Amino acid sequence: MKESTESLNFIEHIIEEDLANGFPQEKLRFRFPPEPNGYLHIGHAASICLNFGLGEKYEAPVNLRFDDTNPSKEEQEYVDAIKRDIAWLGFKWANECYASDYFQQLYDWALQMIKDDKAYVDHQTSEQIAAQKGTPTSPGTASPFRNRPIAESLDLFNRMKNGEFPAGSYVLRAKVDMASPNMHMRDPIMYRIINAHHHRTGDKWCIYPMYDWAHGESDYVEQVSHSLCTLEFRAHRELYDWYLDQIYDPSLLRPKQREFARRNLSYTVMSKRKLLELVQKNIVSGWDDPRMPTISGLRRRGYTPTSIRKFSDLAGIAKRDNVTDVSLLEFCIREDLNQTATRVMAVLNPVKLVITNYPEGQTEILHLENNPEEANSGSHEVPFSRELYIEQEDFKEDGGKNFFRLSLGNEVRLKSAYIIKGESVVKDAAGNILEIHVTYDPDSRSGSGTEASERKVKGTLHWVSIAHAITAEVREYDRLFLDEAPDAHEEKSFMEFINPNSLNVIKKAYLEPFLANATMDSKYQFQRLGYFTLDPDSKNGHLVFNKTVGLKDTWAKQNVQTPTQAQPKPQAPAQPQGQKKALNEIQQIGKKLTNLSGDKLESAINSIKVFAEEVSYEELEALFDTPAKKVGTRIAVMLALGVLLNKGQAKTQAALDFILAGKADENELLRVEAEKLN
RNA sequence: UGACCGAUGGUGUAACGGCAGCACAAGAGAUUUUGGUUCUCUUUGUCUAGGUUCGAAUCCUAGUCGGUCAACCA
Repeated sequence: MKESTESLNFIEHIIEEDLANGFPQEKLRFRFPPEPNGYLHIGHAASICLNFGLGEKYEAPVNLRFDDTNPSKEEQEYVDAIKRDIAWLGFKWANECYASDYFQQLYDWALQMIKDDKAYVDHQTSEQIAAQKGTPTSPGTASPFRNRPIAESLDLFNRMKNGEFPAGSYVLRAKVDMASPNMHMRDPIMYRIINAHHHRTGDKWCIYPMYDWAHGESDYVEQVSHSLCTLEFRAHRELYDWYLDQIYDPSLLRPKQREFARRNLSYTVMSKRKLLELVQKNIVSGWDDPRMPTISGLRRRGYTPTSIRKFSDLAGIAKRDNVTDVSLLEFCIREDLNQTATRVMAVLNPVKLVITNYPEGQTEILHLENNPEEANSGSHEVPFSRELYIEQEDFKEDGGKNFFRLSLGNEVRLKSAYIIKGESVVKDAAGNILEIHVTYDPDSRSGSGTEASERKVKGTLHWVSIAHAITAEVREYDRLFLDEAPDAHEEKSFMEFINPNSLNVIKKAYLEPFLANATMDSKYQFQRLGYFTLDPDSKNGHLVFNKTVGLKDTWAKQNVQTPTQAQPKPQAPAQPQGQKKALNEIQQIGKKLTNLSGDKLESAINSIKVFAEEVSYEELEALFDTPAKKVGTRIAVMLALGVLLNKGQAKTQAALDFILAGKADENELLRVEAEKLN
């Protein structure tokens, strides 16, 4: 049990309220109900962590129930993968259940419903049924078979079950309300005929229940107290309850459905259909490609169960649409791996370094701390010699004052080894650097305790001894999509946003020999580079490492704008939408203004100016007394005022006062914009 | 032009009528044999307009915006 001081999500509030109203805690029961037609992804993890987390919190059983009511889409392979992923996340289900376990019970209940005149067999095409359904704004019309005699429906239903009819010819429909404003209540289909082999029931059945008919009743059979699903099922709730009404025994627990928002992640897609498309079009190598947001992909990438559970915990559960920033996920894995990963050295883009005053042929064994975050993690041996590889990035002939790495005439520390000084470079005819020549301070060996070893130098580099290094293939990954929400564009397919450079393979990286014994489940930090883990593609003698995530890199951030990241996005559509009032847009953009810089700021300012074209002076004047605290809004109003003045609007006293106040404001941008209006 | 659901910093999420908080992200500094970690500090928010109230993010009304709903999918 967690402490009560912790904040609760709305589901937990509901449970607490039920408990407070006398619902016995021992009757609490949850379930995670995947359809075995695809792999689990990070969005499912939210639901898994919610349901199983509730189980842990309230010491209640959680069933794993496969919603296997459609044999034409579902496969055993997916059942196995789903079980593996949930177990890997560290959750234990109370029972492994299948909706198909309840086919007989469901059939018996359906029979009862026909006898109660609550269901009938329809004999029309799906097009006819769809046409009669009406639209959300107009009621439906009854099927000509709606009042078929009970005995006839009973007979037909029996013959449907016996396989006397072809697929699609007959359906069993609930008799609810064709005029209901809720489309799901307009005589929903309960059973359809499907002639496909079911992964568990084989060929025993040729009629299969629909989701709505199977799901609530399965919850009821399992006595699930709180049936949690995603928001798009909100409209199904009425039907969920209606079906329960038909078969409910008041001495038993009655399940209740609640809906929460599905979890979206930035720079990826989360629907099984789209993920499948990536697999089928060979954009990725499979469901477990390390760039995929699937649980299996994340596992292969090097994510840990701890990190994914932490992510679900931090991201939380609520009812509004969301796109969680992928940086939160990255934070979670860094936090975990920082505590646990073994520190090693590897050079991905090598350049040769020669220590000219180090004896030729000499080798020293030095010691590298396994994990500075863990006191008792010990150390491992790393060989040192006269000729080393360092990263190309770590050397510049003339680095400048902010470059803490190796340059000519400057000193740096070789991690866990000696302090060296850049002396000269050897280049080829084209000017490419072939070798960097340095001298070392023999008294400066790490851990030797000498005065020289304690000297402070600006930078520390990782390195490997050329003679001792082993080689490996290293795969670096970037986000799969260039857009923050690739599937949120109505006019464009998510496929148009695929990042062509999401995979970078380094065929030959040099690693310290310690890594020859790397195992599949160990996690490593290649020092100064990031976290890495072995890929299952590794074979004897050919190591393949996946980069899980880089270290935070404040150096890179100051320097380069990495092309795939931080795509400046306009803060508002270029053309005013017309729907929302231009003034509202200006206020909205203004609020965020002080938080922006560079391209984003410029784009926001331009948007404000565009919207300002449609604003009247009277509207704008009302915003002159915006509180000084809301400086962003004031800047936006100032910008808009500028546009109006340009169009010939006279400077009223109110405008003059507003400009004057702006010129005296603490905020620089506001002052600048106010000055411009003089 | 319907019904239902939703709207709190850049992002995610708390605050059940009583000090708008936490995390990520961003920025500044300190420490550092990883430009990592750690530590300190900072910026940024209740969709709009009314109403109820001593007091509203919270309750009410209206509006705006977003989402969902018309598979023999789940």
